[in-house]
Amino acid sequence: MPNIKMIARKAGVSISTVSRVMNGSKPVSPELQKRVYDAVQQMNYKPNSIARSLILKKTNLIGVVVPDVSNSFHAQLLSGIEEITAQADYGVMICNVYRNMKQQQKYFNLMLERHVDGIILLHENTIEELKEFQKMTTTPLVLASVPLEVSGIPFVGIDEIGAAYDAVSHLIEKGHKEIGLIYGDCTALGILRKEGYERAMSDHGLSIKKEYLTQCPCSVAYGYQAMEQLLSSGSQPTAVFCVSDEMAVGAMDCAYDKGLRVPEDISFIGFDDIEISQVVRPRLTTIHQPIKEIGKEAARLLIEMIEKKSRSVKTTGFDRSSGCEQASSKEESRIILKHSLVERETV
Amino acid sequence: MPNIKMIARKAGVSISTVSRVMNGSKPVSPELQKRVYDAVQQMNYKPNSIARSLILKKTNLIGVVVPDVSNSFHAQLLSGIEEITAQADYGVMICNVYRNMKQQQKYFNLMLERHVDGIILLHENTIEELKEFQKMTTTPLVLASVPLEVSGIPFVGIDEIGAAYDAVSHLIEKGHKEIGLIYGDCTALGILRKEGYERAMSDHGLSIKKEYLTQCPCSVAYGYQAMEQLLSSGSQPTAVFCVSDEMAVGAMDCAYDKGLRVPEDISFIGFDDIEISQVVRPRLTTIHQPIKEIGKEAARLLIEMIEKKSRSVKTTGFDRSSGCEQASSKEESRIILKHSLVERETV
DNA sequence: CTGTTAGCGCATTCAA
DNA sequence: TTGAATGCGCTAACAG
Repeated sequence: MPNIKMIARKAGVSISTVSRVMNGSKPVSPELQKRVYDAVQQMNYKPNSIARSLILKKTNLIGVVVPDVSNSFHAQLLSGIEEITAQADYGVMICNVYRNMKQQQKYFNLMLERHVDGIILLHENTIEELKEFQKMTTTPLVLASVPLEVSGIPFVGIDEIGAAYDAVSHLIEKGHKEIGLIYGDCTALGILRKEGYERAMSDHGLSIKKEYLTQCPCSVAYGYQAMEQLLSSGSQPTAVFCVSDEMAVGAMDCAYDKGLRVPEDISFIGFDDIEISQVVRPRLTTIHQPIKEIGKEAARLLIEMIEKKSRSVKTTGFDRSSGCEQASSKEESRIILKHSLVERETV
Repeated sequence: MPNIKMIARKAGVSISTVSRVMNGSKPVSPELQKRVYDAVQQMNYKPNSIARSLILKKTNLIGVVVPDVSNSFHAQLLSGIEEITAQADYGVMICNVYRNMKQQQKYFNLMLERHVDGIILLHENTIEELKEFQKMTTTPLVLASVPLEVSGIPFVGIDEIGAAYDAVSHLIEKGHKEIGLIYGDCTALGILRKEGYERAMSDHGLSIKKEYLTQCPCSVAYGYQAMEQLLSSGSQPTAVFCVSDEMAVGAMDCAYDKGLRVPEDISFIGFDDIEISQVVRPRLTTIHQPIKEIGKEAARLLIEMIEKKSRSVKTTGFDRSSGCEQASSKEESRIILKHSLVERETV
């Protein structure tokens, strides 16, 4: 690969001139410009972004911490993120933590070493971890789909409680009173959605039976197990709200194996509206999240933060610092996208 | 973020000493070592990998070109890749080309600018494109799951023809003679799998009716359309081999809507064994590919190529070059993993 | 064993 | 407008 020096020599100019025409940073006479362009063309020159990063202190790379890329939900988020970052000329580095908290620290370090310009977290972190990370660095961070409240770290997602509320309300409107819940095991998401369930039940004057509440990790297999447990608890709900589509699919599978018919004998409602929910039979009624859009919005926000930051760094101490630097940061700290109910065949 | 200079000053040593203890590249007295470690600890120093990359000419980054991250098959490949690269301390940058050939060139340039150490392609390229890219650079390349024959570019995947052959043979063994095919539209994969279909048919003395062959892009929706077309062609096959699970699911959906029962009235067999195939009802019989394993193997191979290359660069012209440099490269150029038939409920 | 020095490829001051 | 010189943070000769 040719470098700037070789181009300069070939074009018969100094390296600064080459740099200037490449970046358009200062005027260069048409003549020299042409000579440089020609040399660039002939030698197929591409500026070394490593060297640029070093000097500009900007990598144009963002990191995405994801629990599991092979999970459909996260893969879609990633796809949204990638779409926006690519447009803005950022690369994305993925960090798959396999739902493993230990990896987390390792990856944060990795990203700091690599000097990513910003990070999007799709992963359930504890608030403490996030605060600690905040202390370590000024790297912009945004949470996508993980509604943790940490000041200074914006969130992009939906109204989790409201969405869960809507799901359960739908069940209630359809006449169900005995409603079970399969929810995630000590995650912020699970807890929020459970909260929505509880509010909906109590707002409609329905009581919650403890044996209708089951916890399990988010997967088809665990959903199956959870449903087994639910059914073995004696009394039988007429509907079940599952906190994710995977769980719902597993739970339906179980119901099917027990000879229950959906939705005749028992209804199900899921959450997320990932591809799977359109494909199972009967098709799963669920809460739709604009997943890809969340990814896009998160990426947009992050990039905005990055560019604002680098601008403010450059301007620090100059006359232009008119005191309005952190004006709009407040209102952007929570971007809530709209969810919706998708009625299909399981209620 | 502190840099090497600050650590050196704090520890009261030279920057080379700091560098040496960080990399263990040369012996350092225990005393200085401790002083350095303490300084590193206190200041939370992390070497700037950008600067290291610049001088070492190694980014420890690999690029993965993927048609669509949100697609389950590719997401799984990616997950396999990530697992191995993370272990070997490589980062992975994703390049989502959205099945769009134009993006391709842009991404290749991007990766060259960023000086990734190697590239894994999950994308259907033309052989010409690959050859051209080979000319442009010496960056190691490996194809995963895309069986294109280009000398110097290794491939990791399964025996596509053989797997398709097995799928169709299974149908035949079950007594089917009228077998339809839904296959991909001018992709290497589609063509290879069609080839397997044809061989299986002719080996078993079955004739292929033209109206049983339908092309469509790979997705549930297109699978549905293709099936519609197939059914409207007059005579009706008793079984259909779909070149991907998505197509199969769509096709089954269509059969269902037409009042056909699976597998009583018509059988289906898919290909890939992605998650969806275990979840549809009836569960899809299909050809299992060790998807994640393919990703892992591709990553292993790529890293091996990278390290071999950087070693050979360093050794060039030295006494150690005993002539065996490219000995084993031949036999590694095609890694074929085993596929298998997963009998479920659609045949 | 340790420190000094010279770049890696580039952007950017400072003079001209 | 242009070029020479400086340095981003680091590694690797080179000399002690």
